[in-house]
Amino acid sequence: MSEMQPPETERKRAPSKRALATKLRVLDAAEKVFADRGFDGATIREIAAEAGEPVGTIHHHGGGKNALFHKTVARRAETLSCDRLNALQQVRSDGDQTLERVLAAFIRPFFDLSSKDPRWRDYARLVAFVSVDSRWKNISAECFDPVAEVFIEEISNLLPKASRKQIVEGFVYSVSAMLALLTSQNRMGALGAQVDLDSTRIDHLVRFCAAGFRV
Amino acid sequence: MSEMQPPETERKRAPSKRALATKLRVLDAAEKVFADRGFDGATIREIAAEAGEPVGTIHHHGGGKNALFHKTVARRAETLSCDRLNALQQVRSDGDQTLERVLAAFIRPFFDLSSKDPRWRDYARLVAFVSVDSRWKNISAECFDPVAEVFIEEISNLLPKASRKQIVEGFVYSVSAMLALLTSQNRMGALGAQVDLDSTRIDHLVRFCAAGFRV
DNA sequence: CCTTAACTTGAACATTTGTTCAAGTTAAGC
DNA sequence: GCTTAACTTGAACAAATGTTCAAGTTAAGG
Repeated sequence: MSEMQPPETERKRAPSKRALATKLRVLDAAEKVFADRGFDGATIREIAAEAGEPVGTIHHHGGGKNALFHKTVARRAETLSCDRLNALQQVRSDGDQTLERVLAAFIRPFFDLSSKDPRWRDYARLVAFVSVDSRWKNISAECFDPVAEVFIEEISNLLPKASRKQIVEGFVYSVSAMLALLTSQNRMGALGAQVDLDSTRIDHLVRFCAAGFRV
Repeated sequence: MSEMQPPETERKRAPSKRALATKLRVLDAAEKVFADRGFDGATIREIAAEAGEPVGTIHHHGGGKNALFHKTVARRAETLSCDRLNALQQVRSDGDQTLERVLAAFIRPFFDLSSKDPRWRDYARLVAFVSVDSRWKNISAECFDPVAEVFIEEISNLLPKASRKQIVEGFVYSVSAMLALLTSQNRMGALGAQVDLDSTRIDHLVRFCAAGFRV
């Protein structure tokens, strides 16, 4: 059950290009299948088929189903965190830290990445699964909470009158709304509103959240 | 795969009290286990153990895992829908339909039910699983969309300038925030804010959403 | 109080699942 | 160009899972 990365010490040889390509294929396939079916609904064999690799390879590169899930979530988390922190840094150096701009620094990168590479859309659905299942709270804590903490701090400075509790609540609402916009195209379609992810939608989301924070 | 209720015609005998009690136990157990583990993570045997019944009984009353899941989600949906519509009716008859009051009519009943009966907390986690997995969009459409439609209509009347798209987006954000407050105690705790579900929290959520709608 | 539909019970079954493993292949490090 | 760590492959395995079923029990309808 303990899912920390193995120490990775004792490696005597660099992985070959072929091996790296295989590992990439495995992670991409895992991301797709986990996003489609969740952890329990996904099977190693389906991931293997998606990757075009034999089952043994999935275990070799993934280290078991649990570890593979963890790796899949963690892989893109760093990119996302960096983009968010860079965006925040940009806001800071511009000197006009409005609530809208700070929230946009947190929210926009996910959409920007999604529009450039559809695999980020799969990743968003995967994150939605993580966020709803308390089994993965350690993964959330590891992959997302540190950056969340930075933004909560920043928002606190902008809203000195609000209690920490209010800020955290608003932040959690904002994150869940963001995931809803990233993943709920179907649902909105069913409610009679065809929503595509253009910049207008994201602006609307940011303003929605900012207005909420200011109660 | 087709999951409509069987016509239920041809029933020649009313179920006994014992049978009704068993069915209740089965549904309660299913609700708990599905809420803890999701559809794929749950097993018939674990539900059976939770209910204190043999496996065969779960199938007899549930009609298979898929049908049992459907029944479990649908069971409380009607109560919830009624409470919401009643609350809306109350707002209407009071004659002061503010956005806050209409949103509260949608949001509060879930919390009121949860505070009276902890099984509604399990149900909230179950609904969160449903909302995140596109496999269950038909269940959502059947159990929740009709009432959602009524509230969207009502909100549209209060915000005549907003487009349908904006209303639906705001509504989806509000629902996801509501589910977050119902289910994310852990997550907020991890972010350093111990949140309990008193009336203040719910007021805050309602004001958050209302402010967002008004952009 | 009968009749019998409805319910209860748990063993049995066919699949599917995650994982292991041993034999073969590739290419990194020297 | 050797050596051998690292990778690849797919067969095999034990455990778990959803479902079926046949025999026994309960109680509704008359």
